[in-house]
Amino acid sequence: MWLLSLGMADDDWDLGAVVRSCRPSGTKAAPMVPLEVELQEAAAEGDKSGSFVGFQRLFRGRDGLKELEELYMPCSPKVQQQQQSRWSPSPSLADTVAAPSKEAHRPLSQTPRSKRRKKQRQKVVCHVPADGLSSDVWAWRKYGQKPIKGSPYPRYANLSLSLSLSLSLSESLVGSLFVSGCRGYYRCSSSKACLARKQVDRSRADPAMFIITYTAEHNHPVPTHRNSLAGSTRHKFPSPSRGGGHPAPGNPSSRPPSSSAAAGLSPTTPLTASMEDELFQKRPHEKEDDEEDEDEGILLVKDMEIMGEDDLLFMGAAAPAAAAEAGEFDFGDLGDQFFQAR
DNA sequence: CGCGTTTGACCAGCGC
DNA sequence: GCGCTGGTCAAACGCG
Repeated sequence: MWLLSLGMADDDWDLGAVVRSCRPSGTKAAPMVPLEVELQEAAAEGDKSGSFVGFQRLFRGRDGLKELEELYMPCSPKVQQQQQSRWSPSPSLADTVAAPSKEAHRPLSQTPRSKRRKKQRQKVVCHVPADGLSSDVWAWRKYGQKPIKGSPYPRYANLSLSLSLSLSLSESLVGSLFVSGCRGYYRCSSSKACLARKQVDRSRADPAMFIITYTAEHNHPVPTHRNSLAGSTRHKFPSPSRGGGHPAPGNPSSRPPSSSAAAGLSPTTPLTASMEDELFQKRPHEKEDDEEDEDEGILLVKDMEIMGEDDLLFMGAAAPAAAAEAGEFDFGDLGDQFFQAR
């Protein structure tokens, strides 16, 4: 499920922090699916190369792999390596992580705006299903959205008034940004000084999957509770004026913030009907490869389809964690939502 | 009032 | 050098 994009491990790029951001706190048991060997090998390779500091750090300790496994456990039953063509045509992770960078030591935060070279940006890319988006304990604030060229869903939000009755779970877990084909830009709202960024795209290969790209790191601890729901537009009907956000018109399953509090995208972002339609209607004509993930220096830890009991386990372990931490999560409610969404 | 989303505009990076 | 594209800003507005 997770795709780790590892930029050159310079400065204090804290992959662990990013990983933690994907991992619900307080998570105990989750479906155990061993990480694939590639990851271990990759870590070893990175270790050898000496350029894989981020991973080294991540693996540091008694049992690095196990630790990583635990980190990913809640939402990452499967790890998969992915070729990154921009840096190197080789599918080898070693090649990928060892890819040279001219400006590898320039701190991400040093230059304002986007003056830093795009190719040198450090990223961590995660593949998550809609449900998996919930497994992020950080508080994100959306600061932009753009249609991405070549996207199979090239349009902005197109609100539909006819919303399925059974959208509750995913609706609360997926951000409004994902109005088909748009990339949403999020920054950490916990701290103004926090440079953490997050981009959310929908996977071309699988519309039900989302590609979350983390950039930079959090420079603060995980928030104990999410921000308020002020500004939330989730329960609103469409408004002719802008700024009204995406309503969940007539959606009986639009739940109180409890579930959304654990949402990865934003605690307050609903899923629009149009998005929902596309989200759960896989398009057969779409190519099956995951090559849209091409980016520099990426280790892919791809998500697996979550099915059956694992779903519930996952949800119980991942999504509610943050909310539970905030003392506002209702597991019973989650269960209802979960089954409604099915 | 604080925090959220939306969205047009702006700007820098990149490819040709 | 130019145009395209992606990333960010900031104003407008909504919600609690």
